[in-house]
Amino acid sequence: MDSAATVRARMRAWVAKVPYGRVATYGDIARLAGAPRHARQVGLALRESAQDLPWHRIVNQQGKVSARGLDGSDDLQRVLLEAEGVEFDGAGRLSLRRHRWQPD
DNA sequence: CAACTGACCTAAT
DNA sequence: CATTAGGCCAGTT
Repeated sequence: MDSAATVRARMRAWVAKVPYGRVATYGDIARLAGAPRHARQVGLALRESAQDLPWHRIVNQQGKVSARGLDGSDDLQRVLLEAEGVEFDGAGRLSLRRHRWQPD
């Protein structure tokens, strides 16, 4: 079967595969997990259990950190990426062209 | 059970 | 490259 929970599990598995210093988009993860139209579920999957995952390497299609609201975890995400050598421009965006990861 | 929500995406302009 | 409008779909209300 292919329950929503199962899909989320596959998403997390792909997130775990993203290497140091590289990033992937929500849409990429959804597609890799076999659910092309479930980009939003990726965010949900991470919100549920991001503890043991490099969740900070997931950004939206604009190359920006998706705004969360008030918990400040979005600021943390940027810090973590910069610590891995990812550079942001004045608009808070990174170059997907340079850092986007895709499996072999 | 209908309506709303949201860590999104694409295509058109 | 920036903005807008429409679509998507699992959760939550």
